[in-house]
Amino acid sequence: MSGHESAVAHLRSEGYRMTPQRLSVLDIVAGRPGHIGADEVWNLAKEQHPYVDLATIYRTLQLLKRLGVVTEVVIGNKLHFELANHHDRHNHMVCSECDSVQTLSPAYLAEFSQRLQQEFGFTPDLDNITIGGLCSVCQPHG
Amino acid sequence: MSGHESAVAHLRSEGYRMTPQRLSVLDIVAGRPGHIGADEVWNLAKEQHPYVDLATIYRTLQLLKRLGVVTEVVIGNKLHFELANHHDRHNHMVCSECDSVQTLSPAYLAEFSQRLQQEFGFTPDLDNITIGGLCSVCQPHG
DNA sequence: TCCACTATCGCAAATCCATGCAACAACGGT
DNA sequence: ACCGTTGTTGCATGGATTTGCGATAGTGGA
Repeated sequence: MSGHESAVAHLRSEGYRMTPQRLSVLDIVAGRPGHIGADEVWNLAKEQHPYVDLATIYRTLQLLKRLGVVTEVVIGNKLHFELANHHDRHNHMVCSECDSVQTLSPAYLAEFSQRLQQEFGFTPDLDNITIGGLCSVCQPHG
Repeated sequence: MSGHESAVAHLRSEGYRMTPQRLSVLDIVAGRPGHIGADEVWNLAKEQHPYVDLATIYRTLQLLKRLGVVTEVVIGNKLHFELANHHDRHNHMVCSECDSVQTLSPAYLAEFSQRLQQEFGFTPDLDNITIGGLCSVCQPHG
């Protein structure tokens, strides 16, 4: 019951309809402090609506991502999502070795992003960028 | 017949074995100026070794990626690969709308990368980072 | 050159995500 | 409150990539 209203209004204003399935997904992602896997969203959604299909979960998450309501985090080979909190934007650094996740201020990407925009007219999808690599614990020969 | 020798030596020195399948994949990726899809690598590999399995192609490409022999480019929902040319390193910007690809000098990412390393001890996998977003042609309301 | 060790392969099955389609249901208009 | 339009859903299917496992085949050493 927090950022939902604006999200619902956003959906409606774009011609999208508000369905119980979508509300459910929204509630679940919003009720989770951090990121949550698509499969986990599904499991929780089924508690409310036993017949929801996983395809609907994926479609809804992609929709919410396009609208900027949620952001996507690639962890290992799975997609995770979290509510886009405009007062606490952040990116993620995911270790390809241990799948640990750290958050990162978008300030680190700001200059980079601006240059791509100015020099190439390319608008990077900053919000959904996940940085892969090795965390401090998993550095080589350690 | 160019960067193969060093790649083969690299494989051997790490305890990996050189198999005809791996050589074939290496030849195919090296023989292609730009990036090439995993399925296309498979099709070409089958001309040499009709029985090679797609799983082997994937496993080999992931291995070569880990060793830094090839770099991965995510285009749409498919993985592409290209020979890592250490004299012409570059990243890719992929338009999520039209799947067009532009190359990008890693100089644009250098400072960003250094800060992650210094401030978080996180070593980003620069070589395989693909930047998603909208290209100049696909900008909104245009 | 032959062996033994074990990395790698082919095959099949599984996983994750996307898509086509007919039935269904939101919601603005009446 | 009812209707019709059209966005959405559930179901089934498909595509891309990964993984488990027994059989196969590189490689270094005898």
